[in-house]
Amino acid sequence: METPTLSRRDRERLMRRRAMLDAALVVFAQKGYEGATLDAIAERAEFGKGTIYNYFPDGKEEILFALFDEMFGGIATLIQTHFEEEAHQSQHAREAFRDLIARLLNHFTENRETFFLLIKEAQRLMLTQHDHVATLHRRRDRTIDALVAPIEHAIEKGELRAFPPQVIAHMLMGNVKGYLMYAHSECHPEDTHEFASLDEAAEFITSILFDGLLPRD
Amino acid sequence: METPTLSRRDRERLMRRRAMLDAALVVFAQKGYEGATLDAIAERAEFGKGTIYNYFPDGKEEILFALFDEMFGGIATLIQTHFEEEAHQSQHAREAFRDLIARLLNHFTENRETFFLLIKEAQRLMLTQHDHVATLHRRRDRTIDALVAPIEHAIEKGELRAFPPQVIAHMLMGNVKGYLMYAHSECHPEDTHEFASLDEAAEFITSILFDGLLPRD
DNA sequence: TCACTAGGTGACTGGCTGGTCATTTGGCGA
DNA sequence: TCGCCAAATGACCAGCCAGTCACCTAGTGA
Repeated sequence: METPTLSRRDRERLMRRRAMLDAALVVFAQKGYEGATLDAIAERAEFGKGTIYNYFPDGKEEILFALFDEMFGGIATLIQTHFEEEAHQSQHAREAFRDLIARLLNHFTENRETFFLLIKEAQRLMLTQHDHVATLHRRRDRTIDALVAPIEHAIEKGELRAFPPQVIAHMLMGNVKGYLMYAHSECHPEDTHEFASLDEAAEFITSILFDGLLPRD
Repeated sequence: METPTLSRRDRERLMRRRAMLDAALVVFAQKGYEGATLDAIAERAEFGKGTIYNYFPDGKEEILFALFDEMFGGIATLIQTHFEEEAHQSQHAREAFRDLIARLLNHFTENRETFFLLIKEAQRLMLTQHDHVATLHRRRDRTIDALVAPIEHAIEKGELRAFPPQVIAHMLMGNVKGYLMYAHSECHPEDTHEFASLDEAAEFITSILFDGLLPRD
């Protein structure tokens, strides 16, 4: 994973690109894609606007898709590494997925901007006719695909009911996103129920998803 | 529910307002709020742009919030009337909610634009700091509130596990939205599993939500 | 020290769009 | 038929912003 043979030039180039992407993520997450201005991104990254075009010749949209790439890549990696860990290979599916859900909640809590980008922009774009929607779907499907194998495995072991794995994967991710959406409605905290910790929240989501809402006798 | 004492003038006024809202809904759903132009809305509604300001003095945003009003109102009404019907009062919770889910799927399928507006814009706005976010939350909570009473009732009858009703309500709506999002990913139909009918899809969602993913012995 | 160049910069531009308002239209009462 | 007024209209304006490019800077090698 190291990048040993990289000239100072190239390293600096990468650093600058990084800085631009970091700045853009924050601005996009705050203002949304349309509401974000390149001037704001440039200012936050401490570059002139023109410089950004040296790194992202196609401008605003290229930056957005670079961020999507990183975002979905990050999620897919998180899922893959989770299931590669031996601990979770011997676990019962319910526990393995509960731990995964906890990790995902953690990931999105620590990377709040990533979560906002996912909800506000990726979601919106995927329901829009747009040249790059197909690309976007492919990126997202990497995260779904990372889930399918473990789900299939669990079904074979008889630890999961035999629904289409794709669909289960979507439901799982959907419920994590849904829970976080709910947790962010803290604008009017009177009504909202809050969990003490992310682990507790993960156990709750898992319980709904795996045990179901019906009382088990 | 009739409007008997309304002058022709007033009736025409309402008709025009309606036409504008209908046009705006389609344009917003297609292009998104930022991408939609008043010119496009005006053209679709077959009015001059200036005329729109006679009906919505505060312009674009007022139109958007009027649409949100109708949207959440419609969903809340659907839920309320569903549980007011005698048939569902005697049913077991699982069946009553399955039928509700089927109705919701139907509603969003028949009003595809409403669904897009909900996903693309309401979702986005609710995660944004904005003067009217509180208003928006209140509107959405009408739909949640309509669910809370039946859920509490079901819990009392021992037909549902005793989770916080608010949270269950959110999960339920979230799963309906999530399923529809998934069903709309039909861009690349190779992978996606499709249900033969909305009723079947409703039964599937219900089964996940109520019975859980674990095999029941 | 100087010439060269890679690349950073931000003033500028062209296109777009929300909102305005002077003008037109048409319905209605006299 | 005429005059009046409420309401419709769309040309116009002002502000905004993505993207450009002529200029500048600082690092380098001779």
